[in-house]
Amino acid sequence: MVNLLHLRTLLEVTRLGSFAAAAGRLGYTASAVSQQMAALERDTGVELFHRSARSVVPTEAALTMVRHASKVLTDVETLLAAASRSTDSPIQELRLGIFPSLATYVLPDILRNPRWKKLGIELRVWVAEPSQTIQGLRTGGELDLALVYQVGQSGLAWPHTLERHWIGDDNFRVVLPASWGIREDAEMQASQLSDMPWIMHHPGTSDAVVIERLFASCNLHPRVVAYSDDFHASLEMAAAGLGAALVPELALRHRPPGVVVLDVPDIRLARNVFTLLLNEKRTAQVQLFTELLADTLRGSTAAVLAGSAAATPKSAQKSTPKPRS
Amino acid sequence: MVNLLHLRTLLEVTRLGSFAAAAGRLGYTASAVSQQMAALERDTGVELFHRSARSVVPTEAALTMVRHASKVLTDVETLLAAASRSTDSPIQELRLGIFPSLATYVLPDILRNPRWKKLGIELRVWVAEPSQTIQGLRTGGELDLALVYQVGQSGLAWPHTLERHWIGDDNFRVVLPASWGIREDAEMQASQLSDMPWIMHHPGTSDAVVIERLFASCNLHPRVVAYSDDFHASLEMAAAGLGAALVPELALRHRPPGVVVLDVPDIRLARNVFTLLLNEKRTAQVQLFTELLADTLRGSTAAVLAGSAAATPKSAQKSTPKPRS
DNA sequence: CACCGAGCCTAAGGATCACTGATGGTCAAC
DNA sequence: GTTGACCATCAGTGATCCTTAGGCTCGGTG
Repeated sequence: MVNLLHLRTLLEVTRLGSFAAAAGRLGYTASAVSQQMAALERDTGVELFHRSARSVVPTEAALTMVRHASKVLTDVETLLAAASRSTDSPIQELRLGIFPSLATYVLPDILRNPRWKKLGIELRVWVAEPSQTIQGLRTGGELDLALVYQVGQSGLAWPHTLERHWIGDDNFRVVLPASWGIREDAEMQASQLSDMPWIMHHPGTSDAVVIERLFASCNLHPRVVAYSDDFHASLEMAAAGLGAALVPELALRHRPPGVVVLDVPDIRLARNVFTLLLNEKRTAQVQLFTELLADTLRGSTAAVLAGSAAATPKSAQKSTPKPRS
Repeated sequence: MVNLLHLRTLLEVTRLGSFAAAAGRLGYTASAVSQQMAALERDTGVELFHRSARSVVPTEAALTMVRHASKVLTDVETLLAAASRSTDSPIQELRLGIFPSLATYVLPDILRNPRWKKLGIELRVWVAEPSQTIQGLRTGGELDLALVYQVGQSGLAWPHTLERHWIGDDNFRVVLPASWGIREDAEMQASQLSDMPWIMHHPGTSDAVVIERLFASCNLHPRVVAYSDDFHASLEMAAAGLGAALVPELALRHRPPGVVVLDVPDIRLARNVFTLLLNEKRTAQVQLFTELLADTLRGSTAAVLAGSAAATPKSAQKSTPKPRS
């Protein structure tokens, strides 16, 4: 019998066009995705991909399978929703750890969504940085679910008893003071930003490490005028003309006057947003909540993109695979 | 993520009203079904059954889940069908072993079905008794798929590398010469049949053993006037007034004049019909063929039932669990 | 009432599955 | 030519899933 996980993977692979990218999204290794797709081909007796050394191309059969698969998967979603609704489920308490940008710009939208009210979840929210919320998840901790982000492969580690679900990306954008007179649709090279003053993360934090490495790789050695881990503060300082800053799109939902947002092809970086969940808390309700979250986040970033010169990174950001053992 | 096998099991459990019966149908042990349902409850966070020591009762939530699940499963079927159709699949050769009654009364219906032609399977048929066709399946043998039956838990054994799929039941009926003057709708007890002459299987065959045991359990010690393993012969002899016979419904598709078919509550027995399949041959096409087979068989026996005083055995026939190691 | 059988649950053990991590191959870009 | 992406494959290991065995509860029977 076909495996639903394989179908989900198939969808992601055809969407992103690559095993590796899909693996990143789904929290697998590329090897796992390769094996899953091989298994799916074996189970269905259908050749799904034309493989070459550097890429895979979905066959016609794969595309029709994708159409059906997405239907099957949404049917399963509604199955879960219907079942959890028809049970006289006592309200489930969910203790959620969440990082500031999401709590500010996405969580309110969720709470206003009619789908949210149907879930019957009683929420307890704890806003903090990922490194802290992960602590809260450790066995016997005060949290059930944490929404965290990770920049590149850096830093974060969590017990392997936690389940990881990809929620979305949050791309960094370059923010300049409007007073510098650079147009929003200007084509900038990283090198042109070298002389300018920058507002950076506090050195030593894992995000700072990744960003410094990215800058170094484009030969950009910024002159630092401020250290700030708070994007609102960074934005306001940028608006005041202090310097350039690298700010994720989510934080740009609140965009003060006096800043210019640029897309610099050399500086492409994203925060990978995902959930970490205690295994025993993986109920249908929580699963539906995660879906809702992903949908809402997609909507949020789409709104931001629509508001500026839309920049869609062409290669998927790779995330750390689920650690085992 | 939910498991499709669990959903299929759920359907079977609610249909039959019991873990044990579903297990028989699906080729599992009751324990496996119990664990699957527990897993499904864990995965969905929904209580599916009210359990008592001797029975399970599906909850409201289980019933709504059943509705959705059957939709999901048929969607998966159509997914398989669509995918295997859209591939430029070269005609697959399938070497099928099949026992006489099925080959006579069901296979022709299949070949006439439009669904069959879409499958693109090139069939090679070998008609023989189960014990022989199973031999043909052994590695390197001349068969890919065998349609076999089994009466009770008796006799048959097959390599554990073969996959077993339940297809349907074929109930035995009591056939009497019309010349005995017994009405078709008469209520008979087994004891009333004790004095009559019987046409029986050859002693020593596994079917004969099961039938003798059944007869013994109703204190029926028949006077044997003929030994025959060929139901057509038995039927014709019964029609000629020689004696009573126990004949499966399938063979009654060809019902000679001069016989009366009875439902005797004490004598309830069925041939369990299922497929045995080489693992590496389990393609989507073969899976769809198996579905078609089950549907056609259901149609066949339904037709027979409609033609006589419908006798639906109320408890599911139990079949041997899949032998491992 | 004691016994038995049907049907459920759980624990333990073993086969299989599925993922990671390492290795190797191919191809495109520089 | 070298490097970097990307996919396939393999070995190893932890998780999963099914069978077996045993235990429990309930209804039917001598």
